[in-house]
Amino acid sequence: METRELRYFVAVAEELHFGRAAQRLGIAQPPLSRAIRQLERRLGVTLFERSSRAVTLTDAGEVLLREGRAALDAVAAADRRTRRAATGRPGLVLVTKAGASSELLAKLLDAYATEPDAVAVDVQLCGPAEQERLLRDGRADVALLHRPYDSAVGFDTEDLRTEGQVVLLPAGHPLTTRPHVRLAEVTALPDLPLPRWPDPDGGYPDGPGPPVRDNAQLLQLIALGRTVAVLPESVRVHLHEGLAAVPVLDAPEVTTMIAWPPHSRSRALAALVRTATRL
Amino acid sequence: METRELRYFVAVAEELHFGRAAQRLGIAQPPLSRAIRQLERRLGVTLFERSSRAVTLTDAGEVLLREGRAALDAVAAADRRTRRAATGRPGLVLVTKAGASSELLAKLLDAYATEPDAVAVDVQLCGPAEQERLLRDGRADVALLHRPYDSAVGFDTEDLRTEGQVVLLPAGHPLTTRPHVRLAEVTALPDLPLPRWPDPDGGYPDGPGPPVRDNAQLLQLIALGRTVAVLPESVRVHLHEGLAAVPVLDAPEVTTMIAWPPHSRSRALAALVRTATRL
DNA sequence: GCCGGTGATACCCGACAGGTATCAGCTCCG
DNA sequence: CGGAGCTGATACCTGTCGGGTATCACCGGC
Repeated sequence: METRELRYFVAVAEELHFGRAAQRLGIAQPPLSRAIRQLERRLGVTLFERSSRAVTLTDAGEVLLREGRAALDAVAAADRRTRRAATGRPGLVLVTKAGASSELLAKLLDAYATEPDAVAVDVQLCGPAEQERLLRDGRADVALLHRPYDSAVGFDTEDLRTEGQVVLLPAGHPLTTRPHVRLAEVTALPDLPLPRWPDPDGGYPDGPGPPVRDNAQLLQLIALGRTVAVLPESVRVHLHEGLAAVPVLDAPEVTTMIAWPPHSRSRALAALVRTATRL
Repeated sequence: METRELRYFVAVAEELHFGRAAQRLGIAQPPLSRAIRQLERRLGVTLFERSSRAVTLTDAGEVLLREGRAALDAVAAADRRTRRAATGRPGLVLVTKAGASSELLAKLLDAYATEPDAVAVDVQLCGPAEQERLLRDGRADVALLHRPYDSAVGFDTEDLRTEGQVVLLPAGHPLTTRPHVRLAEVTALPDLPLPRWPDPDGGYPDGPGPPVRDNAQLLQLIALGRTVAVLPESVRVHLHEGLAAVPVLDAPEVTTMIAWPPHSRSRALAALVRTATRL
C-alpha cells in the first residue's frame, strides 16, 4: 500500500464525496475513483458503499480510516524529523495549549536553559486536542498535556504536577462571594453558557455558548460576562480586573504531564524530561 | 514520501550495501541508487555517506531509519487490520512468549470464553522481543509482556501480576540444596553458561552458551545440564524430572502486563482486557 | 419526463520506475 | 606500481501507470 493511495482514501473517507475529495487533492475525479477501486481490489476489501447519491464507509473502511491516519502521521513524522535532524541545529519543539500551565512552562524553560547541554526550545501554542496530532506527525517533539482532558495514549509521559480546579467567573457574579462551589452549580448557570471548543477537524459544535480557540480568548469572554469555565487553579496567575476564581470542590484533579513520542532517542529531549521531573 | 521509497531506504540502511539491498528488494541496483538519490534530493538531506568501498548512515539517516521503520509498521498494520476487519469474522490474535505465563494465559482464556460476547482468540507464540513488532505491524492485537524484560513503550497496558524469580537448575546441581541464592551466584557458573537469545533480526550473538528460541527449548537444555536461567517463579508449573528451582533473592520482580496498540477501538479487545484485570 | 449531480468508463498522453550496458573510483595484491 | 575486482553512479531504453478530458449510466426531485 502506497502513501498516495492512503492519502486518497482518507480524503474520500473524510469527504464521503469523490468530487470534493478530488478537488481537495488537486486531481480530477476519474483518477481518484480508479485509485480507490484499485486499492479495494488489491486489498480484496470493499471500503465504500456507493450509490449515485451517497458514499458511506464500510466497517473495514472505518478501520482503514483510523489506521491509515495513524500511518500517514507516522510517515509525515519520519519526513519532518529527518529534515530537522539534517539541519544540524539541534532543537526541540514543545507544544502546549495556549494559556495553560504558563508558569510551570516558564520554570521548566528557565531550569532547562541552565543545563550544560541545553538546546534551543521552540514553544508552539495550539488549541486543545491539537497537541496529540502535532506530536504524532513530527511537528512537535514534546508536549505538556493535562489529564483527564488530554489522553496520553501512545505516548510516554511523566507526571509533573497535580492541582485542583477553580471556576472563573466575571467579577461581581453572585457566586464569587462563596468560599467554594460544586460542579453542578456552575455547569448550568442560566445566564452564562459554557464555551464551545473546536472539534479536532476545526469546526465548532452547535450550542448557546461563545466559540473559543484558546485560554486567552476564554478569559476575555469570561471578563465580559459571556461565559464561565472550570480550569486548573494555576490560572490564578492570569487573574486580572474583571475576573474572579472560586474553588470547585468536586471537580476532578488535573495532572500536568510532559509527553513525548515513545521511540524518541534524542539526548536533548531526555535532558528536558529529566529537568521537568526535578522541578 | 512514498512507502516504496521508505522500503528501499530501510533495505539499504540495513544492508549498508546497494547491491545486496537491491537483491533483497528484487530489483536491479541502478534503479535503487537512483531512488535513494531522489529521496535525498526531495528531502534535501544526505542520508548516506558513500565511498566506493563503504556506505554509512548519516545522523539524519539514523533518524529516518528509526522513524521509517515505525511508519512502515504502521502502514503494514493498516493493511492487515483492514483485511481482517473485512472478513467479518471478529477475532483477536494474542501473542506471548512461548512457555511464559502459561497458567495465567489459560486462566485468562477460560474466563474470557465465558463472557457473553466473547470472540475467538488465536494464540500466537513467539520468541522474546518479537512481540512488540507483531503488535506494531498488525499481526497481533494484544500481547502479554513482562516488565522489565519487555518495554511497553508505545502501547497501552494493564498490570496483571507481579512475581519473584527463581533460578532453574539441573536436578542434582550443588545449588539446589540451598533455600535461596543471589543473582551473582548464578550468572557466573563456570560449567553452566547462560543461553543466547536471538537478536531482533533473528541472528544469535557470539558466546559460550547454547542458542535457544523459546522456553520449552530452554527447559530441556537446563535439564540436560547445558545451561541455567533465571525465570519468573510461575515456571514452577513446568518443573519435571531433571529440573529444580531455587528462589533468587535479589532478582528484579517480574510484572506480567497485557498490552495493546493505543488507538484500538475493538469491543472484543476491551472485553478481553477487562477480563484480564479482573482475574 | 427532464434536469442536475453523482460515480464509473473509455481513451490518450507523459512521467517515471525498472531494466541492461557501461563508466568511474577505490583497495588490495601480486 | 599497475591491473583485477568490487563498489556505486551514469546513460539510455522501454513499459507501466498515474493523471487528464470527454462521456456514460444511474438516481432523485421539481
